[in-house]
Amino acid sequence: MTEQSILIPFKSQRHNHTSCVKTALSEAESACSALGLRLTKIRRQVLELVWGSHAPIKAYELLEQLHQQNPKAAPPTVYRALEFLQNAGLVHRLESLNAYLGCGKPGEPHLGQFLICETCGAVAEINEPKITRLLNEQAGLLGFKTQQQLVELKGLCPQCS
Amino acid sequence: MTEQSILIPFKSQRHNHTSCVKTALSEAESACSALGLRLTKIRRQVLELVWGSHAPIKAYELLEQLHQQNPKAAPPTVYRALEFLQNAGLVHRLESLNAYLGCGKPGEPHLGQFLICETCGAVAEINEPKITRLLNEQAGLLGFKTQQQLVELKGLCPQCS
DNA sequence: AGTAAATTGTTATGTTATAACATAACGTTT
DNA sequence: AAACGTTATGTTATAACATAACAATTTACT
Repeated sequence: MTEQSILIPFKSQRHNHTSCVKTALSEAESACSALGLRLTKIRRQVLELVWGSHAPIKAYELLEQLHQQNPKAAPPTVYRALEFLQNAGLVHRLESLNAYLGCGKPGEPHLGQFLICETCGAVAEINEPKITRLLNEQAGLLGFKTQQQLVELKGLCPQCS
Repeated sequence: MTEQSILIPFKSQRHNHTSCVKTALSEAESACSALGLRLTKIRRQVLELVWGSHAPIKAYELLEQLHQQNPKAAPPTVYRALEFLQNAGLVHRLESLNAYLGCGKPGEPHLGQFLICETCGAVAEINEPKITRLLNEQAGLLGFKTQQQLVELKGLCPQCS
């Protein structure tokens, strides 16, 4: 696996999370201004909360946290922000968890491939061309034209295994 | 792709659906008695309804249909039956659709790989060792021990493309 | 400032899924 | 058959996840 196919590695317990959130936010700013998208206050707050969580976070958890800064927030507030962030390629939704995760490669909307630790909840994101290619190939053998790939593996991360 | 890796092909519009439901039910009977599991009336009814639908079917749609035969049915009735059927390897849940699908290879609980047509809703199930192997391999490079694989591709089936 | 478009607020509701406890059916032992 | 333990189902309520619909506000632009 090439280095760059790893978009988010399993993080060590004591990585500097504050700085990794900051980086993500500043990359998001850049990506949005490059694409002419508006990273409004609410969207920024939601993105910050998503990144603030080590593990994938659920919409209603986000809502609860968002209430601290924004008492008026309601479910649509969060879901709209998440929709924007997903379209902007800043956040992924994990279908098998109904939960959201900061994207490891913002600015280039893409589908990730995810490794989800069932013990600690940590998630790694990869984007491995070999996988993408094989899936398209195998689907093609059945005459299927792939438009979207969903790959989520559950198991044990290095620290938990 | 070998023939046997295709567990459910895309079905032609005029395949004999009645007989394919019958086959599925009788295979389910065998599988359950082989495994010492009880395919009760409700479970059988739910399985029949799942197979009766060409496309993946949702829990509350099942509930509505089940009401015709069983007016007492409530959400837990359906979810319990579905849980049993999934554990027995008779039904798959498609995470990206919140919907259920008869399994193409009952009796051997396994994870499928699914191709979902976004136009007509048809689904093919495959179980391609190459895919399984590559995913495990790539995950292994990150020190991840895969326990469960979720692969769902969305796109266009041969008839719709 | 005036206007259109985008964003957010607000209320209500739709959809998916499970908890918790009661009852019924089944199977085994005596 | 009676008593018992186990499994399955009935029943009620609610948790958890998500969106529709419309009003109010903010923003961008002329």
